[in-house]
Amino acid sequence: MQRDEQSVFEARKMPVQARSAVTVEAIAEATIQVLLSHGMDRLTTTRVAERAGVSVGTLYQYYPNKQALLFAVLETHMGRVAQMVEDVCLAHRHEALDVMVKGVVEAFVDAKMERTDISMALYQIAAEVDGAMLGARMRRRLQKALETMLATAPGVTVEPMKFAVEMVISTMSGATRGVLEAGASPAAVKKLREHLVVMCREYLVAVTC
Amino acid sequence: MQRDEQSVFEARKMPVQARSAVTVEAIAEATIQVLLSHGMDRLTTTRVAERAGVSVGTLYQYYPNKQALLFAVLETHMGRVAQMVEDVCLAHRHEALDVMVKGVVEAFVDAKMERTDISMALYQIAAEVDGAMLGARMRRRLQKALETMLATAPGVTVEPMKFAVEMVISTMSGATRGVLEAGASPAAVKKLREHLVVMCREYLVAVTC
DNA sequence: ACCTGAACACCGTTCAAGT
DNA sequence: ACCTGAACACCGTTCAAGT
Repeated sequence: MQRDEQSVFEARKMPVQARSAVTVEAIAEATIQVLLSHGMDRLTTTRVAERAGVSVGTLYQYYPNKQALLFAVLETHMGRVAQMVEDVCLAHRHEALDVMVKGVVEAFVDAKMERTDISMALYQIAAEVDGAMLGARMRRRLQKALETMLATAPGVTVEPMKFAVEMVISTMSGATRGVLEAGASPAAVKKLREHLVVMCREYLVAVTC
Repeated sequence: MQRDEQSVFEARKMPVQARSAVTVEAIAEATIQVLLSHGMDRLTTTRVAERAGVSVGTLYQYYPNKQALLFAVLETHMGRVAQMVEDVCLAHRHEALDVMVKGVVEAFVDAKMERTDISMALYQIAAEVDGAMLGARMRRRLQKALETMLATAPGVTVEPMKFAVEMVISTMSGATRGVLEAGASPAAVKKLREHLVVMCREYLVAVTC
C-alpha cells in the first residue's frame, strides 16, 4: 500500500514489536490523562509524549499528526459505545417494540455514562478533529443495527423507517449530551434513562402504522 | 470598572466612535467568512484581520484573544435563536399544549436552519471555545421561556416539569444537529420539523398528569 | 526496528511608534 | 481615539543521528 492512499488520520505504521505496541497504547492513554488534567487547549504533543514517557519524535512515528492522535482516541471510545448498542440490538430481535426501545436506550445511556469524565472530555475533541465524520460513521453503524432489529419486531411497520431511526439516534445523543453538559449527576442520569425510553417509545408508536 | 473584573471573553473595549463600531462589526463578519471559506484549523487571527481590512493589532484592541472573538460570534447567533424561541413562547401563552409544542419546535428548527452553512460552521467553534458554557446559558434562557409558557397551558401539569423541559430542549438540539451534520437537505429539514413536533408532543403528553 | 531532541515554520499576542 | 506591524513566545512537525 502506498503512503498516498492512506488517510491522513490513520496510524502511520503498525507496531510490529511488543515494545512499540506498548508505546502506542501508552500514548493513547496519556492523551486522555492530559486531556482530563490540563484541558484541550493545553494538550500539547510534547506534553502527551512526556506523560507517556517517550519523546515527541516517537509520538509522530505512530500518529502522523495531533489530529490523528485525537481522532484515534475518539474512535476507540465511540466504537465501544456502538459495539454495546449493536450487541443489544442482536439480543433483542423478535421481541416487542417497547422491550427493544428500553434495551437500546439503556445500553446507549449506560455506555456513555460509564465514564462521564471521559465522555465529557471527548466532546472537546469532537470539534478539534472532524467529529462530524466520525459521528456520521458511528450513526451509520447504529442505524443499521437498529433497522435490522426493528424489522423483526412483530406487527410493526414504521414509515419512513430510515428517518425515524435517525431521529431516535439523534435524540439519544442530544439528550445524553444535555445531561453530561449539565454535570451528569446520578439522579439526572437515572431520570434520563427513564424519560428517554418514554420519549423514543412514544415517538415510534406514534409514527408506526 | 477594573480590567481584572472583566471576563477574559468579553470585548476589551467598547467602540466609542463610528469608525471603530464599523471595525468591530467587520471583524465579526470576517470571522464567519474565513470560517466558511478556510475552515476552523486555517482560521488565523491574522487572516481574519486581513479579511476585515485591518491589522492584527486592531483586532486585539477589541477582542482580548482568539477565543473571545469566536465566543462573540457564537454568542450572537445563539442569542438570535434564543430570542426567536422566546418570542414564540410569549405569543403562545394560554394556548393548547400541542399548539405550544408545534410553535416552539418549528421556531427552533427554522431559526437554526435559516442559514445552515453558518449553523454547521458554528459547531466547529463550539468546542474550540467553551461551548458548554454558552450552551448552558442558552439552555437556561430557553428553559425559563418554556416553563413560563407551559405553566399557562390549560389543564396541564407536568411532573417533574423542570426535567421534562430539559429533555425537550436537548432533544430539539440533538435532532436538529443530526440533520445538520447529515447535510440538511430541504427534504430532511421538512421531515425534521414534523417528526420533532410528534416526538416532543407525545413525550410531554406521556409525562403529563 | 525503534527512539531521540534540536531545528524550523507558523500562529497567537504584545507594544512602541504612528495618525 | 484608533491603527500599524515587527518582535516574541510557544507549539506542531521533521529528520539526521543514535541504539
